[in-house]
Amino acid sequence: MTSEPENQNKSKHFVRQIIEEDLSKGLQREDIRTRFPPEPNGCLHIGHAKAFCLDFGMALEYGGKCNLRFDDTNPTKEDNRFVEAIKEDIRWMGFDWENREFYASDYFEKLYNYALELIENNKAYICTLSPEEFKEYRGIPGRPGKDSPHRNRPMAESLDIFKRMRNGEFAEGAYVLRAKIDMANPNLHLRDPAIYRIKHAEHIRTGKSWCIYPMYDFAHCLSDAIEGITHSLCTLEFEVHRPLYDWFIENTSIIKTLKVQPRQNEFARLNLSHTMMSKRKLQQLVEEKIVEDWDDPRMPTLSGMRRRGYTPQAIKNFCEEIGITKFNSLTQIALLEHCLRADLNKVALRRMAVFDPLLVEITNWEDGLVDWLDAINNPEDESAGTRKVPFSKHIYIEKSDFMENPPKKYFRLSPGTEVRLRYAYILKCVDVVKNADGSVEKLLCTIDTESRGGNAPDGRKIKGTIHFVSKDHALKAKVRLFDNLFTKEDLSNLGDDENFKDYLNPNSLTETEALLEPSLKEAKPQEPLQFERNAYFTLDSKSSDALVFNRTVTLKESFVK
RNA sequence: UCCCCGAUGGUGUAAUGGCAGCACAGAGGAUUUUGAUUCCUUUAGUUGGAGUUCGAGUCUCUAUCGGGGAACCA
Repeated sequence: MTSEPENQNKSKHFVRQIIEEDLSKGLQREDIRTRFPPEPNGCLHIGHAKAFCLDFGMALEYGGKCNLRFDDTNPTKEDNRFVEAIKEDIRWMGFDWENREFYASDYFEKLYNYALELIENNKAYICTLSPEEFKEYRGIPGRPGKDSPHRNRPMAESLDIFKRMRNGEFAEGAYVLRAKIDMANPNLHLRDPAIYRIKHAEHIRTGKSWCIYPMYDFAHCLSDAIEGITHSLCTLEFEVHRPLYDWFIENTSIIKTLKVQPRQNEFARLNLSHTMMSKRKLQQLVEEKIVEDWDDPRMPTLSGMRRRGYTPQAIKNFCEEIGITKFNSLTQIALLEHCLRADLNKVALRRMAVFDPLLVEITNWEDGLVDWLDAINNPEDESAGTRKVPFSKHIYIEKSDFMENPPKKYFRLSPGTEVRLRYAYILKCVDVVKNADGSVEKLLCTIDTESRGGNAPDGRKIKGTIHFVSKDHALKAKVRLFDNLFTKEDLSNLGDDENFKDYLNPNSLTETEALLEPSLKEAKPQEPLQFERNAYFTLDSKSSDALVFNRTVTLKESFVK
């Protein structure tokens, strides 16, 4: 698992350093335990992929295990639909949590008992301050808060009320359980935070059996401790919560059961140019039907990227490439696209397609004669094999592959010049047939009958190679071309009131038709394809139409100038 | 306002106190039955100031800039 040569080109980010330091201090590899803790309130996106590639990746790399734990402590926000979607996305990315599928709600009883313990030890109390009073008593940064009038409520009384809270005797908001820490602490999170609130809501797993629910700060660290997590990795905004994370573990009896005390470490979340990762805003795009659904191929969600044709390997490579740091940055989408192209280039099947057809008649080819030629499926991978491609008297080529008056360095077809039809014959343009308006109707060409396969018998060099589709065999398909969802590069700084939709790219989705070689009838959804000289595509997995292809990413084309 | 965290080419990152390296993007070139790929070359960097040290991107102080923090959300 930890082959040295593989580790050499991986950056030694601070999480690796922490783990290696722990290892050197005596932590056993098999005791390393991480967790990925999504809240099932939305679909996973590329930013989550960064997080769970790290969670699962570190465990795998150092010989530990990673748990999947749904952080389902707020019943009003969560939905089972997302539990399934999240599992599917992680599985698709190739990670396996084996039988370690956990839920924070699995621990409700245990957590309740730890809360009782805190009350009994005079480290928690029942408070009846309203949310407004609560806020007022907490104070503001720079000014200490003041003690709640209930801070010294007798332990027995708090205990009694808490038990009755659980029994459902009170309305929502009537009481709250607070940890007794320090109302003067400069870190506001330590000013007696709420740890249990009443919510008469149905929970996705526990149904109606609970009406009090633990808060994140209380539930998360103890859940980690219960599961034997050693490295609890989360994003930077939880940095100020870390003292609380330690406080609950160190002030409950769970500390005595631990072989290794869990530690929280924070890293920067992903910001990607020309896209946006806010769950709330993505949800807005779905609700307002600006996109089809969460898995719209333009979405930065994993399901969207999957449908668009991204490969899990490309996403994993990207996550390794961007590294892990403790400072915010804005990663260019070009890096993600590079990782995609690099992977696709290795695996995509090459296929011929014409988007903007120009008819070519081969004057020295017999009418009705069809030659089935061998075509290589992937020059980067011999094991991908070959296929047969038909050639006949009438073919289509790309309009841009012909120029009547070519510039200097143009090496495709023009009157009187030769070009190679890929896998087929050397083609020479002898005449141009025009429409009444002067536009080109079709080309009359001849082929070198001795050049089957593309090589000239006399060894003459043919610089240009173009692709083609046989007219009688061509398949018609709809192709959807994608661009960035947003035109603005940096949407991460957008405030809530600023309207991110102002930056929606009107050209993020365009549709066109293409003529394809017949073998594409057998294309499978999500199978990476390269339509030569154009881009990478996949057959859409959701469209009911016969053939709809999504463009994954464009090729780099240096002949644009 | 107070507390916490951070700052390395255009971008993303690396460097037990010891030659600032890698990748993306850009530029140039070679090979090519995809103007792709591949290969080679190249442009460009330690936020400012002070200090410790034989030696500082790294340690200290300070300034500046950026991020986070005042849900009964996670």
